[in-house]
Amino acid sequence: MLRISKLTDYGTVVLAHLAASRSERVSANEVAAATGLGLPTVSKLLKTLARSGLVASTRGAQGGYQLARDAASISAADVIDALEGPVSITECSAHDSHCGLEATCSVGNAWQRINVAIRRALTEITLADLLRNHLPTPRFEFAGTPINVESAKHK
Amino acid sequence: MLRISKLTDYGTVVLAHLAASRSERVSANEVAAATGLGLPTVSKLLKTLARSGLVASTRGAQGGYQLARDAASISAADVIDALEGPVSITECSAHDSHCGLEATCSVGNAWQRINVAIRRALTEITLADLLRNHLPTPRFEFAGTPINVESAKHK
DNA sequence: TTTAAATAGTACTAAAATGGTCCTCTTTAT
DNA sequence: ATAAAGAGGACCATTTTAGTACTATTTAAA
Ligand code: FES
Ligand code: FES
Repeated sequence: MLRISKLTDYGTVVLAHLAASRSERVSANEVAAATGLGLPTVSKLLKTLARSGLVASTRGAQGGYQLARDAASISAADVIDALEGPVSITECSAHDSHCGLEATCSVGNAWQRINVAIRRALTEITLADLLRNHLPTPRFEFAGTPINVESAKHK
Repeated sequence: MLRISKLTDYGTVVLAHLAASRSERVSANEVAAATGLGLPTVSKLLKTLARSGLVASTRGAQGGYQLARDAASISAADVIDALEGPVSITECSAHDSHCGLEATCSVGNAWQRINVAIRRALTEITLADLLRNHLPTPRFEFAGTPINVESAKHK
């Protein structure tokens, strides 16, 4: 349910690596090597992240990337916004689409509240948090429902 | 960010209609007419919802659907689980995939926590909530970010 | 007992989103 | 000058999603 794209997942891995190499400038090549992701993919991700201001880039030889701000002030919401755009939980967005049956429908409002709740959750978790708990593949359950988030098959 | 499928959105509309027709048995045809969605689509949705136990179905002439339990005890999480399966926020799920770089990665854990937070938000909102706030297309902002959830272009 | 109104189940297709790669241009340290 | 980077797109293959169609089964009612 409610899956984020693989690219976003990878993006988080990349950012985590940048956060680990505190303030050192790291090239896309190095990141790719360190994370095991493909260079083209890493490159694409870093470009996008740079465009949205999460990482700072330096061009030219000896160039590379570094986090634009402190890991503690980059939230999961920031990452998702950067990588998947600020689209919201339901498809009908403010401008381009107008549902023919707004009168009939009683649902939009609730999704909106859900969206807000989710957004809050995403805002509260930061990159710095990611760096902590470096535990290996923890597979646990929550309220009876198995939670399956532990490892992405990168590359 | 983090979009649910259009089908799930529609499914919610359908369920909302069932909830509105309290305990009356409603045929897929009627639901389609009332919501403006296509009959095949509504039919498909109702079948799925029936299979996962959210609605009870009666076959044969004069048959139809009705909510299996009280609207207040059907959560958004239930709906999403029914319509998109209990897949979790990142792609790598418990069984079929094993990330080659679990050792390197420090991210899975955090996504897991995010997943839990989101799930809680989804569990707390019920179908009954959807039925309230029958307001017309409210477009508001939250913490600076415009929230664009108000109307789906059905059909 | 026949008929018609419904759902169940599943298969299929078209369209859209996603993931991944590649190519050309610009910048800059050496 | 040269080579090592990043910037910015274009591109295609694969997968997912949305929507439709078809057949079989069930059951109320004529
Ligand atoms: S993305 Fe975390 S183990 Fe692969
Ligand atoms: S889904 Fe169309 S107005 Fe809510």
